[in-house]
Amino acid sequence: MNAYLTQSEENYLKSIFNLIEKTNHKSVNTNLIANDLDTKASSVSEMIKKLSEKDLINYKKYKGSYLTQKGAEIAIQVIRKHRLWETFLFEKLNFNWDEVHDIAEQLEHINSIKLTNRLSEFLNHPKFDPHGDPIPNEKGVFPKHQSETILKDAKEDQLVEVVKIGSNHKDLLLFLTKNKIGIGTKIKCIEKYDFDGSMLIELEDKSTIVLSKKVIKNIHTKLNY
Amino acid sequence: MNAYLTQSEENYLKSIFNLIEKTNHKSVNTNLIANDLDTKASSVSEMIKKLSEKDLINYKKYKGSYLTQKGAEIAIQVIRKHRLWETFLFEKLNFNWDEVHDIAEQLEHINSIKLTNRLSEFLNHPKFDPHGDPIPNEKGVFPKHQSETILKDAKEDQLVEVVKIGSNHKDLLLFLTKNKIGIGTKIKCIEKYDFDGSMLIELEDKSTIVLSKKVIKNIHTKLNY
DNA sequence: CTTAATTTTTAGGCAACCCTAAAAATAATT
DNA sequence: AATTATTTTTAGGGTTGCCTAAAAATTAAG
Repeated sequence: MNAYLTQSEENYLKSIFNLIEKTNHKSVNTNLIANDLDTKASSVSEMIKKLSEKDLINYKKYKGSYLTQKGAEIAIQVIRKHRLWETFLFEKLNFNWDEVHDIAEQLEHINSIKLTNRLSEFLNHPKFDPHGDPIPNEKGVFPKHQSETILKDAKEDQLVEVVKIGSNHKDLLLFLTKNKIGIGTKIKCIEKYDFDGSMLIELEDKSTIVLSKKVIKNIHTKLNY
Repeated sequence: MNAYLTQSEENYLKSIFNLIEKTNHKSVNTNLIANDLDTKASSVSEMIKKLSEKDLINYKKYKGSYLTQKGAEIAIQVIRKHRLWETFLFEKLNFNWDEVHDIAEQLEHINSIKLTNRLSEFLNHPKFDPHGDPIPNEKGVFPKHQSETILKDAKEDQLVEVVKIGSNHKDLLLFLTKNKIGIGTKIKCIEKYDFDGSMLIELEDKSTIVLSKKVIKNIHTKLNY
């Protein structure tokens, strides 16, 4: 009944879903999507029209777009696949967590519900991917977020555990990897420098390092009580 | 240096490789490829021209085509990926061997040499896929075939072990599965019926069944000494 | 060896996606 | 409110990969 979408169409739905979640607006404008998908506004306009004819997004000319129920369901399943594959690559094939994204971008378009479910089972139905992002289940339901703060908000002497990195920038991920900071890493906030917003932290091996404001804003943590 | 090929281009290379192997000719003609890829001769003509401009196949008008060194290397890597994924699906995700082909048709186009090698490692560098087909290594070298005959040539009272099924027809694979015949199954030839070429066989559980000529021609076996 | 049948190629079109450039709508400024 | 700036859409093209129908080459048959 529901013909498969092209990879391009899936990418548009995923992008809109993510942008809406990230911006907390109820619709996204054309330029944002174009920027996110590294394409031109005119191409987005075209695709938007097509997807709205397929009833996957709601859109009024010049007014931005948001997903319909149907569109959201598809986007969520693509995200599910993406995060399951990332988990597979990380846990079973020993990829670093900064390498998994690009490969998962390809794998997320493989069409087979059975495969997706078997993969999830094989991984023991993981709830969060290597970046700490929640993995929706077969019905599209996301797991409850762990109560979470960003490192920047930690107080001096507080001990936290990294649960997620709020950015996919290669350079940041590489920087963190080099400094042995990843999901599960326990970090102690030693001192905060107000003049530039940076922070001195200590790791489990007692090594210390200063992280810039930009970095500590992207390190999501949970309290370690 | 070497831009990635489209899925379509990869499929053409793979098809030509397989057809040449299967027919034992040194070139394939256009119609055969069209039939194999379920497309039209005109489309094949077009693609053939493009691939020969890229130096991936050799072809003279009206004279059929065969792969260049470069083309064969690519085809072999696609086949490698296909068979590794089939093995993964079968061994790790518990798919039946008649279900793995279609999903592997998608997975074989994922581009990441590192992924392919990690997958091979994860599977302990398997030499044969669930259908018994050989899996080439990273350098494109196929493992030595096990010395192999077809069940049809078995003599009465002879015990053989299935190493491969020579066809991908869903119906045949389903039939075999239902009758508990797969790679590794041990089969004893009880009696051969010359009038229609069929054969009475016995399985390890002592159950017997008559297999038609068509079936026993597609069951590849090795002697079980 | 010449006509008929088959195979292969070319010609002309179509759909998906992308692009640049120009036009139209909306938003921001003076 | 009127003009400028920005955003979004349309118009017109390009590429890939497929198709049908017709033409050309090859092969088979009388």
